[in-house]
Amino acid sequence: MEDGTFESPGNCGYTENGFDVTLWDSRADCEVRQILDRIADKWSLLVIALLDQCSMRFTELRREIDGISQRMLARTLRQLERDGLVKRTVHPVVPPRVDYELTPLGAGLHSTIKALVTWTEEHQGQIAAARTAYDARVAAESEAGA
Amino acid sequence: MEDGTFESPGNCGYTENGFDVTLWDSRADCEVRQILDRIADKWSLLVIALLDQCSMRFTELRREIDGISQRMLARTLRQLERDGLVKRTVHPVVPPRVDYELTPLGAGLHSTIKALVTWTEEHQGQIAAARTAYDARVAAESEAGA
DNA sequence: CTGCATCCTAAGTGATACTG
DNA sequence: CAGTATCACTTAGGATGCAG
Repeated sequence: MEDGTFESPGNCGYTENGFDVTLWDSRADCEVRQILDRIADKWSLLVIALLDQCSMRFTELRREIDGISQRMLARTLRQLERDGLVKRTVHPVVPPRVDYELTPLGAGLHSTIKALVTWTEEHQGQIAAARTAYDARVAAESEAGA
Repeated sequence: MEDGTFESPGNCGYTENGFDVTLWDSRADCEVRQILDRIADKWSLLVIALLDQCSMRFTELRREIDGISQRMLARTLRQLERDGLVKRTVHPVVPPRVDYELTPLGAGLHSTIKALVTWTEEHQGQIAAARTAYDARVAAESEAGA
């Protein structure tokens, strides 16, 4: 296959009457893409991963998610609430108390995200090794080139 | 539970000798967090989702992923290659031809990400509805407040 | 405690031009 | 074709102060 015959490479999608057919809607303005951008967000991911069949207060979440600012946590929770993934409960007491918990919809997403986190935990060693190998290879090549 | 007794809310983690124990390492400098940020990246997600048991050329990927710039695609592929998720093959022909495909490691991640994409596709209606409801509620509240 | 508004910096991103 | 380099711009994100 390395001989120069590159007629039709293994393509994920396929071409039909000169029109590309893909396995999924990849348009930038596609709804799925937008939602994906939202839930694949750095902070959203962590919040959903943390909110597993339990409710947490604003400050608790902030303490658990090291490095998140008040601003980003508030904004992230707003977005998740708007998307119907997180339920926000305000208790009329002083000082104010607000609990956050996953909605049924959010719980469904949780298991998927949890799988992503688990995968990462299980393979972080391989990724770290790959990075080291890559960096070494690049260094060796620039060495040879110089 | 709405009566003001908020001794110990449903907490995801738990406290042991005054030391918080969480279900996962949430430190900002944690390896898993960094990897998660990388693979949960907007473009990385799409590239991995697209590269399913098939190889694609640079331009093919660019065409499939609507809205991605040459710069971002190149950078994303670099990162994925460095992380050992994507294999880059350069064919010594003119004009140059470079194929990208998932490594076994990347293939494992693919199934997880695919689940995320599938979930999004299946629930985009509910999310859209939640957003509409939320916006309507907010509008009504600001109406009442005014 | 919760969370919004403001300001400001750093990082991400796109457009363009250029190289192997 | 497959990139890299540069520049200009937009956005994300942190710090701070204040309100409910």
